[in-house]
Amino acid sequence: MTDPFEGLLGYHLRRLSVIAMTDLAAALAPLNLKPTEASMLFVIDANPGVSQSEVGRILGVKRANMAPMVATLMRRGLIEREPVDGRVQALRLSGKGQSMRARARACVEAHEERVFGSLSKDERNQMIAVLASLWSKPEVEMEVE
Amino acid sequence: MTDPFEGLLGYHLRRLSVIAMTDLAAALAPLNLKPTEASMLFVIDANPGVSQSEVGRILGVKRANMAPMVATLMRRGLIEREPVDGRVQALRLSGKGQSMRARARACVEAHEERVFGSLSKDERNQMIAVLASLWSKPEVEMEVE
DNA sequence: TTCTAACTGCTATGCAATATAACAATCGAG
DNA sequence: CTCGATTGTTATATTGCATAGCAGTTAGAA
Repeated sequence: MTDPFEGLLGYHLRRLSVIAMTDLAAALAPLNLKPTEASMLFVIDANPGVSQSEVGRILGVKRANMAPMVATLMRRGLIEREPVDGRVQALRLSGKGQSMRARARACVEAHEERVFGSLSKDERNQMIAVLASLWSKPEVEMEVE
Repeated sequence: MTDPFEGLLGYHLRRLSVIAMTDLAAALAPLNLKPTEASMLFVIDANPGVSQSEVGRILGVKRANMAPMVATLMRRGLIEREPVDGRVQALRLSGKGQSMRARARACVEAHEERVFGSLSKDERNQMIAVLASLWSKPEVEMEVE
């Protein structure tokens, strides 16, 4: 039986992505964080004071879907908001959020090791370079709303 | 602003996968096929006589979700079923299904060119080898039900 | 300065992919 | 022959993501 997906890069990309996402979700479950929520902590940590719209733009999450997620992280005391002007509110990690971010980061790194551990550091970096160049190029642009 | 996803292979994998899936869905839309339906045509074409459970196992689609998809392809006259025994039914492409499969394949190849066109054939094959080795290894196995 | 277009945060809602649970009919290994 | 496993199926829940619209706010062009 011939493999009809032999030469199709997109197929293998998707299969691995699904497996990786499943593993990541399981890795973060003990922290009661979904992958997107963890990503939000990472982005806010790296860019203190960002607006939630901006976070959404970075992560490819629509404004409408950001609202309830931010509300959840607020409710859990992981992030704090400070009004910048009448619309924008600056997001920052709370102390609790900082330690949660660190724990999440550890989970993510363990996950990466689990899924991509058979690749050398060089291979991984090379892969990252290729993937990043493909998804961040403007030709295949995606609109976040 | 530092990129918190710099070294995370999984992140870039997912971002590209989402873009690729969006492009693929758009590419197949004119044929009124979803990506999974097109994949089913490919698998059935490559393995005439497979059962739908087997197709599901190959594609990572649960039995319960295969039923309505098979029904759709049957209704459209793209595939045919022949009872093998009291449970199993052998799936084959109809003539119409064959030509649809060919057209879908063309769409997929155009899509691949669009998304991965900036990579050389060698780079693509190398990527495929790496991705396939990662997702098909038993350590990170996934259960289809 | 005023007006308008654009932006922020938000709610409500819909859809499609996927997951769970259960069932009847059937098969096959022991 | 029997019992565990398998097939196809229905019904249903969950989840991620999309659309549409709104009120309040801002900023830039006229």
